[in-house]
Amino acid sequence: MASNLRPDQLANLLRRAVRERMLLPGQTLNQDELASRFGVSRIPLREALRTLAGEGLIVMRPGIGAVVTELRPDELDELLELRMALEPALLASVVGKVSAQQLAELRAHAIRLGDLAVEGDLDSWCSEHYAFHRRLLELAGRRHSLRLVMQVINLMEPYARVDASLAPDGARSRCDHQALLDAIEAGDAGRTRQLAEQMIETSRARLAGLINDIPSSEDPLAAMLVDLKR
Amino acid sequence: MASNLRPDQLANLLRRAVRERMLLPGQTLNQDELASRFGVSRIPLREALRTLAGEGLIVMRPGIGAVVTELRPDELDELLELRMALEPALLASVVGKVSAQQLAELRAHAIRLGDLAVEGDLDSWCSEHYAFHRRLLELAGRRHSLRLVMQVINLMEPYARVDASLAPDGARSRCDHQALLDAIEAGDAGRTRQLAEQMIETSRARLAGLINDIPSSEDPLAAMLVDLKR
DNA sequence: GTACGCTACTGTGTATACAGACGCTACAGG
DNA sequence: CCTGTAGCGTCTGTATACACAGTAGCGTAC
Repeated sequence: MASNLRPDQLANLLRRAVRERMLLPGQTLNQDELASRFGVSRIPLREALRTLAGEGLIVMRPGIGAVVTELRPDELDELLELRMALEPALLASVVGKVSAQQLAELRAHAIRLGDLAVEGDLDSWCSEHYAFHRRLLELAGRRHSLRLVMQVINLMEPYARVDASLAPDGARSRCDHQALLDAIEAGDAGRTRQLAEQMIETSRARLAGLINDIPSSEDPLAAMLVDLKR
Repeated sequence: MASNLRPDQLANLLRRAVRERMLLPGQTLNQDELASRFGVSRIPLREALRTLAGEGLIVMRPGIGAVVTELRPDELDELLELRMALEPALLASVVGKVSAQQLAELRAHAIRLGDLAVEGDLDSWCSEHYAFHRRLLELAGRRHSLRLVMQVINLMEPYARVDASLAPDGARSRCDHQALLDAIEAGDAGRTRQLAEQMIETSRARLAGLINDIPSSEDPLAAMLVDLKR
C-alpha cells in the first residue's frame, strides 16, 4: 500500500486509531508494522508519532518507543475539569458567528446522530458525535482554544467510548444537541454556556461510576494483581 | 559538536530558543543549520520540530519547512483568556500540596527575581520569571493542565519578552510573587486564585496597549502597509 | 524446582544518500 | 520598463542501511 501519506495525514489516522480504540491506552506501538500498514517508511511515521507526543496522546519512551497514553481515574477527572474550563466558553463564543447554512448542516448532523442512536450503531454514533462537537467548536474561529480542547477530548475519547458502550441507549438521544443548537440559533450565549456545562457535568457523573471498569491494553499492575489473587 | 542530543532534549532547546527570541515568530527554520549546530543529523531534529508542531509552537508547511508560529493581536488576547481559564485554578490547587522546603526554594527564587529586576538584567529576569512560574505550576501535580498551560505560556513568551522590555522597571518588582507565595503558605486558595487572576489581568492590560508595536520577523501584511504609507 | 545469567533476536534510534519541490535569478518577449 | 518564463541551486522529504539497546528465551548452577 504505497499511499504516499504525509506525516500530517498519518497523524490524523493515528489520532483516529487511538480514539476508536484500535490502538489501546498503554499499548506499545510497533513502528515497522504501522509504517508498512500505511505504506510508508518509518521516518514519516515517527514524525507523526512525535506530533501526537507533543499533543500528549502518546509518550515516546527512549529505547522502547511510542506508548499510547494511559489515564488514571483522577486524570480523567482532571481532563473533565479542563473541558469544563474551556469548552463552555468556546461554545458560547460561537453564538453570533454561525451562518444559517452552517446551522442547517449542524441540525442535519444532529438528526443523523439521533438516528444512529436509535439504530444502536455505537461506533458510528461515537465517530459522528465526535465530528459534530469538533465542527461546532471550529466555528468559534479560535485556533488555540480549539487545539487545546481537541487535545483534551482526544485524550478522553478512548475512555468515553467505553462509557458510551456501557451507558443506556437513552443517553445517546438527540435532544441535547438540538437544544444546544436552539440556544445558539437564538443568540443566547448564556444558555449555550449553561447547556455545555450541563453536558460535561453529565459525562463526569457517568464516568465517575464507571472509571474502574475501563479495560486497558496491558495495565501491568492490574495484571499482576490478578495473578496474585489466584 | 557531536552532543548526541535526543529529540526530547532538542525539543527543549528549541522551545527555549523560541521563548528567548533567538528564533523569531514567522521565521522559517533551516534544518541543516540547526542540525549541525546541535551536532545531530536532520532526523532527530525533525522529530523535535514535529513535537513543537504538536504543541502549536511551530507550523510545518509541506515543502517549506518549519515556521515559528506568529500571533495576531487577537490571538494574543485569546491566549490570555485561556490562561485566565486555566492558570488561576491550577495555582489554587497548589495550595496545601507544597512542602515547607519547596516553599523556601520558591521564596529564594522570588528574591532572586527581585534582585534581577533591580539589576535590570532583562533576559535573565525573563528566564527566571518563566522558570518560577513553571515550578509553581508543576507543584499542582496535574500533568495535563500543566501541559496545556505551558503550551499557552510558551506561545506567548516571545511576545511577553518584548512587553517586558518595554514595561517600566517597577513592573518587574518582587512583590507580586511574594504575595502569591504568602497566600499559598497561608492555605488560602481563594486569595491565590484571585492574585493569579489579577496578574494575568495586568498582563492583558499592558499587552493591549503594546500589541501593535511588537516586531515580528517578517509580518508580510505590516511590511506591505508600511510600504503603502510612503 | 527455582533463580540467575547469558545469548540471540527483535525493534528502536540515527546517520547517510537520494528524489523532488520551492524560490531565485537571469533572460527573452511584449 | 515591466512581465512571463526557463533554468539552476538550495532545502525539504523520505527511503535505505546500520548501530545499539531492550527483551525474551534458554541453559546452567544452586
